[in-house]
Amino acid sequence: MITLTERQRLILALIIHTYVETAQPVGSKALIERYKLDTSSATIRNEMVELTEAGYLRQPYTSAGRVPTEEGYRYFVRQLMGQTELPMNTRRTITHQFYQAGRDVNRWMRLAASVLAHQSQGASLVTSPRPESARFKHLSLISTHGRQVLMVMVWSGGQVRQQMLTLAEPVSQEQLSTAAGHINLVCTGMDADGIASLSTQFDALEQDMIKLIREELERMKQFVSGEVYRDGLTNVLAEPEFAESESARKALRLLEERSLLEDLLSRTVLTSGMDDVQVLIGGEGTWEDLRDCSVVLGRYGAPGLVTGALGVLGPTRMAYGRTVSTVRFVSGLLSDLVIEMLAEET
Amino acid sequence: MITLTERQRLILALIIHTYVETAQPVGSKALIERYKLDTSSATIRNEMVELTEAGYLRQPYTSAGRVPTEEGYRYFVRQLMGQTELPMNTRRTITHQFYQAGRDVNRWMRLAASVLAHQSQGASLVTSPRPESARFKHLSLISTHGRQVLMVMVWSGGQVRQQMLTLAEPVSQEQLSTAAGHINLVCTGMDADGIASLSTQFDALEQDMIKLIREELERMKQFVSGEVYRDGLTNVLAEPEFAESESARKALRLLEERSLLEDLLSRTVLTSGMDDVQVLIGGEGTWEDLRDCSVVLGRYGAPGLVTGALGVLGPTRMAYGRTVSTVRFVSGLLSDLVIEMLAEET
DNA sequence: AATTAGCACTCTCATGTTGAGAGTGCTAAA
DNA sequence: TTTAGCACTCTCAACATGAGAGTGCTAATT
Repeated sequence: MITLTERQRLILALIIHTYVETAQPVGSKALIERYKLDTSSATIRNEMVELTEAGYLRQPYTSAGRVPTEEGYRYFVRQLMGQTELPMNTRRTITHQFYQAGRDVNRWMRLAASVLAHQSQGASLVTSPRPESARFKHLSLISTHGRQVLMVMVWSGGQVRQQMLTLAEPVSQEQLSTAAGHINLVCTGMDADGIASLSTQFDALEQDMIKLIREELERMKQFVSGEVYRDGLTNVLAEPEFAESESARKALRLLEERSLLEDLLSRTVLTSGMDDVQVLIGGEGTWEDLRDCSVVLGRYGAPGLVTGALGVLGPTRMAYGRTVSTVRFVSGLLSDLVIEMLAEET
Repeated sequence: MITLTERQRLILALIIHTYVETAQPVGSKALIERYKLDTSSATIRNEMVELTEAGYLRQPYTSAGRVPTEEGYRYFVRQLMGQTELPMNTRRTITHQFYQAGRDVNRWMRLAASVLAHQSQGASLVTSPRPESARFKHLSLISTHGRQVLMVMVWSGGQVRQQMLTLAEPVSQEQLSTAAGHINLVCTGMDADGIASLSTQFDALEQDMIKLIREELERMKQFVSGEVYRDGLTNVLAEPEFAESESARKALRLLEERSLLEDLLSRTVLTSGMDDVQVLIGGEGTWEDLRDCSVVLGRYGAPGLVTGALGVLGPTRMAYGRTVSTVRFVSGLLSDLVIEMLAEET
């Protein structure tokens, strides 16, 4: 990689800053005008030539202004952007909203999606917290009618999963309660391995239940197991790069189709730590449909226990600083909430 | 309203049929060409003049072909369209998918949204079934840590609601189970009025629980209480009328924003019966943002017990026959499933 | 009275032309 | 190394033009 002079770095940063705002190619004159630079436009032009040769800028056509390339944005995000934080009062307001939502995970998710979309002016997505190594917590068996039984399982991450099942023969509520009590007594606090290693100290009914618990556990292991919360889809339609519907469709389909989403998340977020926010610019060669899009992804939760993912999708021409800090902040906030909740439940 | 001759009705229907397919103004010559009519173009033109004067057609500009007006579509939907049904094998395939989903209401909803979007080529939305007069079914109280208690309520419609709460002082799991058992014994099968009329045969803890149950009941009364499932948002972006982003944004915002959605549903679906599908064309004067959109709405469930709403949003230029029959079919299917589920639970 | 042929007319849309404007690259001077 | 100056390039908006599709009207025909 070519090393840039300090002035070249400044110019690159200013061009990106301007282009993000205006969505117009940035010319040398416009730049000195805008930032009151005390160099001449010719000097800027010379530097621009070098930045273009380095691959960080390009010209949409001969003798137009310059536009950042994907490489240019990457350089900016890695080297130039620095760590910014959301303003204090914004942070306070958001925190307040979350704590007002009480312990309602559903509301947390909706709120997180809404905050991300709002702050970043992009489309947001948040997956509900998924247990990484779920421990069993409680089982309720509720007879509903004849052989129909409602099974309610509670897991250490606070997940409640219910399932309706039909038994081979009718069983009374008392029998069910006894069975549930027995299972609770033995299994509470166990993880997948523990439950798998249980031997035959159960009767037929209880065995069946344990099998179902194990199956549920498997199901929870899948990544996008829970719901995906979205918001701000209309924000991306407002951006000029999505003015014609074709590109807009490609971007939105990624958010709508579960399979694409799962692919994206599993290839990126799963391999990252909790605190670093990943920035994918222009599909990174892997996602053809994301040609003009960037995605900022983060992870939240308690590592090894329950985690979820969250992110923002926007045009490549995105205010990365603001978006990254928003994602980082919300992810931290959700982590705190989740950890707090786990602590209470131990 | 002006009564139309049989031939005028035919011509109107053909024009709408053609326009829905091509999205281009329909001319007199193109019409006889397309349908091998054995009248001359001049005759068609004369009829077109009358249809235009009646307000069912309009010309985008002088001496262009004709385009249906909103009134034209309304006339078509009310008088010309007739009742169509989805082809038998399509119906079978869909039904099969639903029964394969077992009793998983969540999957029903996703599937319904997917089928609606796919069949109608529009954006679909489905609200989860909401109890109209919920009866209480079962309560589980699960001590988690210290004064933290997880409260799981099961309602007659199959809804399971959980809530975390903090008691004033620690209570053991046995005490909680006793309290829950007592409440279950007395309250099972009761509706809101029944629970409200209970007198003081409970201790303090139980009183608190009952208060929470009542509050939950209130919450469930709100219309879009559950989740809203969406699908096919990108379908509407594919339509030429949403080629420029401004109109697309307006349409999608309606689907994204809960408040708008709630407004729409409460003003229309709530006031309709279970089997009739409502067609709103061009916002009907009430919804400014729906200028070029139509919405086909239906209701499903067991009247008086649990109901939900479902619908499709698309451009005014929509294949109403297909969409209406899809909505009707899916709504009937969901009704069957919900009623079946209720019957099993009684 | 209803239908049709004929025709002049209207309006859009794709295509082509032109000129202003913004911006560049290069050269030579500071 | 920086800057002034200048010729050159390319876009974009504005305007012009002509083909094409479709209409409305009139007069003739059934």
